[in-house]
Order: sequence, then C-alpha cells, then structure tokens
Amino acid sequence: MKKPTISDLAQAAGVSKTTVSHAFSGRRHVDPETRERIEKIAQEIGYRPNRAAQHLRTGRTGMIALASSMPFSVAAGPSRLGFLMEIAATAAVASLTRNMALCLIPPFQSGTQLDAITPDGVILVEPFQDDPLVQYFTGLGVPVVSVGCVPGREDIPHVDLNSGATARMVLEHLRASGASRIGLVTGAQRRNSYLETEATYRMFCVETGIEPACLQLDETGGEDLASEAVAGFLSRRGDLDALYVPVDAFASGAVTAAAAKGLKIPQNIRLATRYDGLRAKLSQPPLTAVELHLEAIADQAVGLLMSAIDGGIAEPVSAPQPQLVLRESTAG
Amino acid sequence: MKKPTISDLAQAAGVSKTTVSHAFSGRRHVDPETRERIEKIAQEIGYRPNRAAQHLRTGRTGMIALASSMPFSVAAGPSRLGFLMEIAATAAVASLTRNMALCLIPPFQSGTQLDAITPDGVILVEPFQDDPLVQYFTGLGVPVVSVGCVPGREDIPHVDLNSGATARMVLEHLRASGASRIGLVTGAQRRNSYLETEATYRMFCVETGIEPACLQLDETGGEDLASEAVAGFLSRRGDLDALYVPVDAFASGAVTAAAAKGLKIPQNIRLATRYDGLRAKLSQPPLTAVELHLEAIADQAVGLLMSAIDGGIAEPVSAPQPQLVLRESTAG
DNA sequence: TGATTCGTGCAAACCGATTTGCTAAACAGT
DNA sequence: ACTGTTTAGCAAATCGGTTTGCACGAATCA
Repeated sequence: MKKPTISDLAQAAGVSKTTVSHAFSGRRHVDPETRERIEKIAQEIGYRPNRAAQHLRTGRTGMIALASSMPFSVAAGPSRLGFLMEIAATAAVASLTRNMALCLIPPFQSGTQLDAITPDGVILVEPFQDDPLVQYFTGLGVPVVSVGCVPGREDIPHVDLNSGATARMVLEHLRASGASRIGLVTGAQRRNSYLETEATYRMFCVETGIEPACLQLDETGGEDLASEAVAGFLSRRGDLDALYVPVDAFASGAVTAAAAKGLKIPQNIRLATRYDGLRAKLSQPPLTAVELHLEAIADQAVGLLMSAIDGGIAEPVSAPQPQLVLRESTAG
Repeated sequence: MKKPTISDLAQAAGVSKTTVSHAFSGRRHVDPETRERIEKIAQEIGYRPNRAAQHLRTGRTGMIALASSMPFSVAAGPSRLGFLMEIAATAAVASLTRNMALCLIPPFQSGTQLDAITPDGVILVEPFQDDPLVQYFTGLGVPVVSVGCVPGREDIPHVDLNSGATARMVLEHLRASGASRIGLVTGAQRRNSYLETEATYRMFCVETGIEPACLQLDETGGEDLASEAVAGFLSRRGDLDALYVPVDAFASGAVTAAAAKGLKIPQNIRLATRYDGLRAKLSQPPLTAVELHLEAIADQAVGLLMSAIDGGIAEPVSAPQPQLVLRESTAG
C-alpha cells in the first residue's frame, strides 16, 4: 500500500535504480526503448519521485518564496495585498509550471523564525533600502531577485518597474489634461519606485517651471493618515491643481481629503495613481491609473529567479511598457 | 564554508549525532547540562537542521498548502483574491509560528502538475461539492481541512462559517430596516455557504410569508454577468425591495444594475453582502456587510490542520460569531 | 589483430537527519 | 552481594533518491 520507490520501479522494469534515475533526469543517455519502458511502468504503478530524497542529494528544495517588505496586513492592508497578491497569483502558476512550489513570507517581524522556509530563491516585491529581508537571504546564500530595484543594490537582479518613465507619462498626461501645478505624494520608505518617481518629478518641475510640492507619508499610516496629511498639504499649497499619488491607498485618502475640502475631482483638482487595483476602479470618481502588467512582471521575476538559481547570469530585465488607464479623475 | 551538519555539531560538542538529535527533538532524555552545551555550540556555529534530511526520514515536508477552488485570477478576480488573501496572510503567519511554510496553490487547471507540492496538509477555502482538489489530496493521503464545509463530506474537518446564521442575521436586519420582499443572489456552484444561505432563506421566507426570489449566477461570470443578470432579475421581480448578495463581486454588479434601472440604494432597494472587503467599503453607497473574522478563521484552520496532521482528532470548529457592519446601503 | 572509442547499464557511495537496539555505569532494594 | 532499574550515550540502519567509477560488449580505427 506504500508509495512505490525508485527501487520498486527499477525492479519492475528489470533495470537498476541508476538507469531509472538517468531515464528521468536525462543526465546520461539511456536507450530510448528502455526509457520508454520505464516511463510506461512508472505510469502504471504510479511512481513519483520523492522530493525530499531529491532535495537531500541535490540541495534543491524545489520551493521559491515570495516576500513583500510592505506590512502585510497592517497599513494599506487589503490594497497593498491586492498588489502583492496579483503578483502572487501569477507567480504561483509560473512556479508550478516550472515544477516549483511558491510559498508566502509574511512581513518580517523582528526575530521571526524563517527557519521553516529554506527556499531555492526569493522574490522580493518592492524592497526598500537596506531591507532586512535582502540581508537575511543573501546572508544565507539564497539567490534573491526583486520586483523593483533594491536601492543601492543594483547588483541584485530585478525586474525594472520603469517608475521614472511611468511618472513622466502620468505627469505629462496631467499637464496635457490642463493641470499646471502638480504635486506629488509618495511614501517615506526608501523604495526605488518612490526615489525614481521623485527624481523624475523634480526634473519635470525644472523643465516646466513648476515649483515642486512633495509630500512623503509613512506607509504604515495607510489611508487615514493620507486623508489627513493630504488635506493639510492642500491647504498649505492651495495653488495645486493636480496630484500624482502612486500608492493607491494614499490616493484613496486624497479623494477623501479633496471631498472634505470641498474640492471637486477633476474640476478643481486632478488625481492620478499608479497601481490599477480595486481602489482606483471603485473610487468616486474612478481614478486614472497605470496598467503595470503585473502578471507579466511576475512571470519575468520567476524566470529571472530561475536563471539566478541555475547559476546563469541574471541580468535585470525591464517590465513591459506601462500604460495609462484614463478615467474620470483626470478628465480634461 | 559549508553549512554545519549534525555531525559537525556532534563533534564540536564531543557527543554523538544521536545525542544531538535527541537534545533537539526531546524524544529521549539527555542530560540538561549536555543539552545546554549542545545548544550553545549550535548557536555559535550556526547550525540549523537540514529540512530535506528531516523530511526524508520523517516523511514530513514542513509545508502546508492553501488552495481556493475559486478561479484565482479570473472571475471575481481581485475581489475573491481579497477574500483568499486575507486568509493567506494570516495563515502564513500562523504557519510560520508553527515552523511550517505556507505555499499557495493556484486554481486547479485540468492536468495541472501539482507534483511540485507535497504538503503535509492542505487548507481548502470554500470548496464545492465533489471538488477535484479534495479528491486529489485525499487520494494522496494528505490531510485536508476546509474553510466552509465540503458539501456532502461532513467527515472532513472544517471551520464552520455559520453561513446559515449569517444569512438569518442579514435577512432579519433587512426586514428590520423596512424591507418586506427580499431576494437572494448566490453563485451557481455548490458551495456550502450558498447551500446553507439558500436553505435559511427559504425557511425565512416561509416564516415571514415572503415569496422566495432566488438568482444563481455562474461565478466565472463575475461582476459583469451579475450586473446584467440582476437587472433582468429586478425587472422580472419588480416587487423586490431588498437583496442579499453574499458574493461581493455580484453585489458590485447589483449596484450597477440598480443604477441602470434608476433604482436608488437604499431608498428603492436595500442591498447587503457578506465579505466585507474593499468592494463593500468603496461601493457607492457603501454596502452593509458581515465581519467574518477571517483572521481568526485562518488561525483556526491552521490549528485544525495541525492536529489533523498530528493524527489527533480534528473536530470541526465553529468560526467566531459573524457581525453585521451597517452601512448606507441598508439604512432604514 | 590489437587498440580505442562509444553505448548501455550496474554497484556502491553519498546527502543529513531520525530511530532502534544496545552497552556501561550508577543507583536502589532486599 | 546480587538483582533490577534507571540514566546517558553510542553505533548502525534507514529514508529514497543522485552521482561517480567501473564493466562489458559492439563498433571503429590503425
């Protein structure tokens, strides 16, 4: 009644374990006829290699991990979860087609026991500078790739989110739709997307003669903090007629803030965000956002990680061109 | 430079591998003094047991899986993801504190190779009758627990979602808020929550003399199908003045349908849903929903699974009492 | 013909833990 | 003093694969 082992299969096929192993791995040539016979019998008796035994010998666990350094359930909560989980869903499929399991790493809590997880590699979603997760895994010798560059660690393979290009696209759209004084609201953490966005914004301001207006918010504050802070921001900078708020939870807060101040969107103030999740879609009015192609990005990240694991050169890749999703919040 | 093994540790501590193993597992007594020395040295040399080796010997992978039989990215998409992922987030933490990894199983595609995943146990979220995932894993001898009973498989340990009680609570609230003819919109799949909800609804109708009005929608149709179908439903049953729509994506569709027909919520028609996710919160108007305590439920599910794995008796448990979250959509 | 290669397959070592059976010493009870 | 029991610890078998080194026959080559 026990699961058949390689020995059972070898015996049934009248060959040695070695031959069976080679037949499956292809690491040495075996007679095609023999191979076929082995495969047929394997089917019949329902043989599946024991992962643990493979792992023990090869050192590969057959597992990759997905981690976000964003607070998992706190903070922007369901919203950021959306972002992470869209990636998770695709990554899970991509992993499985490569015969790997995808496991989830909840937010890094000091002293967390990550011992349970010994992945062959890790995908980090939008890590920040000196992210402890990066340090933990690289210290363990586990290959790491990130979605969005790790600031200061350009050596770590990553899927480039093109945040600069995204920012420019959004800013130019805002201007084309009639805005002349555009403000920027980002997170206070040092994530690459924020840094690139800010840099591009400042450049854009210089080019167009806009006086920069930046607001940086602690991510853990979430929507509530944003609605409060943006209200204050709009009071201080009463001249603003548009906001680019990449973090969608903050954008939700901005909508509330505008409403509280009696500002109409888009008549008095235009608003655009980045991640095109439920928040952007269900907002009143719906928010102009950016289609980031998260599915493709997740696929790329998994592919990148695989080649990093296989020891190949894992050159950073660029995500597909982001695309504007025009909605009422920036209607000209 | 290699990772230290149990032999290295044994040698360093001047004992045998056996003693080291026992010192950690506690399966046999070792002198407290010896144990302390071993632990101290383990710390120093950074010893961690090799999971693969443990797995091979014990048959435990140290991994549990979370699967939803709901289409993962299709269908209700981000919305259902919300439901699943709130559970995933908590379950991941709960697993890790038990020194287990949580891995994600994307939707079951025919012929999927789930070989990559050989978990010690599986949590299924709202499975339906004859769910292939149930059959797959039970066939493999992997313990299964579910969030929401598997219809027809009361023998499988589960966290009872109390969908009947939830339905009654919502229905009574709708009536108390002034509705007299309440309709029900559920999914066509045979999930326990739908079945219980419908049964309770019918009973409620008998008790209160309401003529039942049920609509069942294919889940894969998502919000779009719902908005279309609910519009038709409302035309056919022009007398309805309230709807209970447990699936939040369908509830979103219902909102659209009502708007299209010029019906005001809640003045002309009241609307309540179940999962209190982004959709309910961001809807216009915001929807009355039910706080299901998904975090607690996820915790319970993990606990239940652990005892099922350890061979203990895993009695079904009941989720915490659901609570109404009153919002504008059912304002009296 | 003898040397060399190639194709095919086997036996045995190995990966790093857990677990079983055993020994030797210390201790207790009569 | 003798038996019985506990205590502490070790050696070796085991889990199920992968990988290395070698053997043997057939084909190729000089």
